[in-house]
Amino acid sequence: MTNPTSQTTRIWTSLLTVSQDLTDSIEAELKTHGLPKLSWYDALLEIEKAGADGIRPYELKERLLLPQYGTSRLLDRIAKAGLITRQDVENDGRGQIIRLTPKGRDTRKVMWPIYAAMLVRSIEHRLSNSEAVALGRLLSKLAKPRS
Amino acid sequence: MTNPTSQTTRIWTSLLTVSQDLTDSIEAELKTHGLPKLSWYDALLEIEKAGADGIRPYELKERLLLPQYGTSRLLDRIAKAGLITRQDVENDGRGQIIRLTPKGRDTRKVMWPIYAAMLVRSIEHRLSNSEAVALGRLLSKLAKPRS
DNA sequence: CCTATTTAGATGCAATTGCATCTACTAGGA
DNA sequence: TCCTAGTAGATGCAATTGCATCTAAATAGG
Repeated sequence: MTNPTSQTTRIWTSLLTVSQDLTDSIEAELKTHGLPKLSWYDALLEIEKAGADGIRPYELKERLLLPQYGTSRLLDRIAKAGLITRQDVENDGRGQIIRLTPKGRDTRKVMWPIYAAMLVRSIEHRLSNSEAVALGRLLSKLAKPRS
Repeated sequence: MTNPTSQTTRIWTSLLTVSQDLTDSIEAELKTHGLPKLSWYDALLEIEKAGADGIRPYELKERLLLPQYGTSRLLDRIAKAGLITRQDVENDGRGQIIRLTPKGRDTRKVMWPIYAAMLVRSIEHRLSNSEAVALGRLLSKLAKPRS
């Protein structure tokens, strides 16, 4: 059995703790401002990017790395909050199209500065420019080869 | 409002997707072998490290970055599976001491090679030695200053 | 056409998580 | 001692997640 090197283990534990710490503090910050969670933000952003054409739930699920039922229920909740609309597709009777409402656009816009400030504070301020470039490059080497 | 640089954003998204992908694939691998989840592994490892002295739940919670109630319930489940024992503390009537059972030790031991293989495959094989050192160093710069 | 497969999405039910609160015990004064 | 805070841990209840399955519609093969 091949054991990982100590560097590998160190990378793995840092990866986990860093991403969990950041996620937790961003979520906490959003919550103190009475705003929705990160998962909502991600969904709202993808839907906004899709523009007036909207986006199909199955596409969203791929971009957000969520399971199908998770996507379905996330959309339920976001729709209940009035941030998106669901419209039946005409040429495919199974599907629907998700679009952002003005309120959804607003919500994302309000969330962004808070989110952004945390990223700047937790990442940008801790790395020099060349370190940031290097880290970006190294992390992308660990990303799954696109399926 | 200060927007993050594109490097910052890139780091953040990679950080999230990489750690989620790795976590998901390790969990999946453990599950196909009929083994418990990563969170159990982490707990078992910390408890094992504590040795015969055992460990108090409040210490465990700090090391695992779990909320208090999460720790309490995780320990419930692990105990129900017979992997740990809970013993009342004598000099502090509120507390308890957690220790690993032989079965708990075995379980961790069986989980490790599977876990390890995934780490080697997903991290070690994708980085040169010097890249690994660099990545470890950069990630640790992002870690929360110890409270 | 007609049947078998596949795809998009929803949903019942169990397990887990989050939140708030509760109990029991300890510690620190007055 | 008595009262007040603080700490360790558990727990009721609501929200979320995971799993398996289900429905409806599209597509493929004969």
